[in-house]
Amino acid sequence: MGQDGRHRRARSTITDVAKAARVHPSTVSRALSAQPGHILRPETRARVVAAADRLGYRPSALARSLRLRRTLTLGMLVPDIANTFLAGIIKGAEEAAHERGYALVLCNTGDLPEREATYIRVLREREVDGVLVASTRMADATVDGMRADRFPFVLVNRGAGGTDDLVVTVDNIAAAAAVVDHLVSLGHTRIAHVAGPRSTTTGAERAAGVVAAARRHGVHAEIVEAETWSEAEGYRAASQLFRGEPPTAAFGANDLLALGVLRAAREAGLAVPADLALAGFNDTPEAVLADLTTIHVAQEEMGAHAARLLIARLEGEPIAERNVVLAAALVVRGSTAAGIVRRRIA
Amino acid sequence: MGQDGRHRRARSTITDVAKAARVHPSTVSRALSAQPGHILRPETRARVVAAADRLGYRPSALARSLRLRRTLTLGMLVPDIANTFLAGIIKGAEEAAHERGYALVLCNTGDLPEREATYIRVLREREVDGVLVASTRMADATVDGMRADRFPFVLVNRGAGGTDDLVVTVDNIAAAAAVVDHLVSLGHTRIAHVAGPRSTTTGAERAAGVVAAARRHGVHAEIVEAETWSEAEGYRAASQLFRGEPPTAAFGANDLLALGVLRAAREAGLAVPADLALAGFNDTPEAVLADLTTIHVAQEEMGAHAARLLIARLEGEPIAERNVVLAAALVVRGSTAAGIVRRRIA
DNA sequence: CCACCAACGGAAATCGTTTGCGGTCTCGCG
DNA sequence: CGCGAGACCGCAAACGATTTCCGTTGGTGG
Repeated sequence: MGQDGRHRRARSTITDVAKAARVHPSTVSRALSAQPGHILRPETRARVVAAADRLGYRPSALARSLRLRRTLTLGMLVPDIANTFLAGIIKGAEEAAHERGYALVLCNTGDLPEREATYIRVLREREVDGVLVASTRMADATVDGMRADRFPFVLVNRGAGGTDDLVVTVDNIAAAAAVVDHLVSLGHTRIAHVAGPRSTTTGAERAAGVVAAARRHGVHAEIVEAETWSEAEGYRAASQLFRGEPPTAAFGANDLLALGVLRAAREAGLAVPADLALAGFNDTPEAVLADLTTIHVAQEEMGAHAARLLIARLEGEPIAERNVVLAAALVVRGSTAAGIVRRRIA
Repeated sequence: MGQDGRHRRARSTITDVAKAARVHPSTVSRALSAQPGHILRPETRARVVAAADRLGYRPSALARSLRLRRTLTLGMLVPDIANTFLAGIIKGAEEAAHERGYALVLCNTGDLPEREATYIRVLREREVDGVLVASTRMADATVDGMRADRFPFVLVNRGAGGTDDLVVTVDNIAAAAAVVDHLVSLGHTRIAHVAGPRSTTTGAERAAGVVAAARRHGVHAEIVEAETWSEAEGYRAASQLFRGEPPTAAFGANDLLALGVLRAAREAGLAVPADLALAGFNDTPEAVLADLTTIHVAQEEMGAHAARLLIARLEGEPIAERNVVLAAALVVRGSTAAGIVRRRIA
C-alpha cells in the first residue's frame, strides 16, 4: 500500500493506461467498456485490462458524463431528511436508483420554496438527469419551471395539480375516509381533524376525505389546519382544540401531527384511547412505538416506484401509468382500541 | 418561458452566450465569474450578463469540474438513512456542506463492507472531493485504502482505530460509565448491557465503559453482544437475558437496542421502570417518545462538525483538532425514574 | 498469386469550461 | 506626434473520456 507516502498520488488517466499497455487511448476505452460493437483481440484486451488494474485506473465519471451528455445521477428534493416517513421513501428511491446504475443526490429543502428553487438550480447545473420531488406545493414555481423546460421529474407523495406530471402517491381521500369510517364505527360523533397545510395536495386531499366521510355518516368533523407537518404544530393545534369541549376522537393528517395531539392530550389529562381516540397517517416507526392507529403507506415501495418511473422516462422506456396510486391500508392499534381502558408502554 | 414547446430545449452553452454577446467564450467566463483578477469594461460585462440571462445560461458544473479538478461535492457513507440518529447527522452535514458551497451525495451501505467498498469506488469515480464515513468498522479495508491513497475523509460517530485520521465522535467510555453510575445510584446491582457489535468502536468503547464503571462500583455487569444495531437484535438479546433471573436494569448500546429490550420486557411481563430500569444511547426522537433515559448526542452538530472538518482539510485550512470529541450528557427520563411505579404513554 | 474482406486499432473531433499568453487599442505625457 | 503603459479581450491549450472515420493488417478464396 501507498509506498509513495509523501504526497497525494495522482489519479491515473486513460492516457496513462494507454501508454502502459502500448495502445491508443481509444483502444483502452474499447477494452474497458463492454459495448457489443467493440471487437478487440483477446490478447490486446487482456494487456489493457492488466495495465488498467496495475495502475488502479478508474475512468473519470466527469469526463465521461461530459462526453456522453448524461450523468447517471438523480436529484431528490425532500422537506426533511430527519422525517422517518421521508427516510423510508429516500431509502427506497436510493436503492432502486442504485440498482439501475444511478446515484442519488439528496437535498433538504426544509419545505421552503426558495431553498427548493436554489437546489433545483444547483442540481441542473450539475446536470443531473432528472429529479424526484417530495416537497411540492400545489402552486409551485419550481415545478412549473421544470415543466416548461421539459426537464424530467417525478413527484412523490405530494402531487402538484398538473394533470400530465409523473406522480406517485396514495389515495389520500379514500384513506382519510377509512379513518373516519373506523372512528364512526367505534361510536365517535365528534371528530377533530388536524389537517396538514392546504397548500399541499396531501393536506388538502386528506381534509377533503374527512369532510366527505363525515358528511356521509352525518357526524360533525371539526377541521383545524396546521401550518407545518410537525409534531409541534400538532401540539399547538390540539391545545387550541382542547380549550373548548374536546372531541372524542382526533385524526392527525400525519403521524407527527398525531403525536403532537397525543402530547397535548396527556397534558390536558385526557387518556388515549379512553377519553380520546387518536389516529395518524403514514405508519412511521414512531406510530408503531406509540401504538398509534394510522394509515399504512409502503414508503420504500413508493420511493422505489418513483425512482423507477423517472429512470424509465429517462431511458425512453414505455410508461404504463403516469399517475401511480399505491394502496394504503388502515392499521388499527391501541390508540383507537374499543373497550380497552388504558394501555401502558413504559 | 418555454415557447418552443415541441422538444426538449437544448441547454445553452458558454459559446452560445459568447455568440449572442459578440465576444469570445473566455470573455463570458471572465464576465460571469467574479474573480478579482478579471478586468472587463463594464459595458462588455453588461452585454454578456444580458445575453446570459436572456438565454437562461447555466454553466455546466461538469465541464467546470473537469477543468478545475474539483467537484465541490462530498460523499457520505451511512449504514442506514432511515435511522433517525444518522438522519440528524446527515442533516447537520448537509447543511454545513451547503453553506460552504458543497453538495452531499448520500450512500446507504446497510452496514455491509462490500457495499461500502462499492460506494467508495463510485464516489471516487465521480471525483467527489472527499467523503464522510459514518459506517466504519475497526478493521476496515475501505478506510485503509483511502488512507493509503491519501484520499481525504473524515470519520463520523464511529472511529477506526487509526490514530492519524480525522474523526468526530463522543466520549463513549465516559458516557457509558455515566449511565452505569446513574443506575448504581438508583440502587441497581445487577445490570445488563446489550452491547453493539465489537467490530465497531462505538460498540467496543461503550461496553468497555460499562465494564470499567461496574468494576469501580463493585457491581455485576452482564454483557450480551448484539450482532447489529437494530431494534430486532435488542429484542433477541433481551429475550435471551430474561430467560434466567432477569437483571434489574438494562442498558442498550443505542436507543434502538434499548427499544428492543423494552419490547422484550413488556412481553416478559416486566414493567419499566418498576421491574426493570432501562437506558439507551443517542437521544433519538424515539427515546423522547418512549420516555427513555439515554445519552444525549448533538447529532446535527456532529454532522456539521465533520463536514466542516473535511472542507477545512480540502481547502488547506489549518486544522485545530484532528480528533474531535463532542460533549455528551446523560438525560434522565421515566424509564429509570426512581420511586415511580408506572407511567403510561398511550 | 492476386483481390477482397473482416478484424483491429490509430487519429482526431468533441463535450463545455478556465486561463496563461500575448496582441491590439486607447490614453496621457513629453 | 511618438511612445510606453495599461486595459481589455481574443486565442488556444488544457481537463479526461468516447466515438466516428479510416488505414493497416492478415487471412481466404478464386
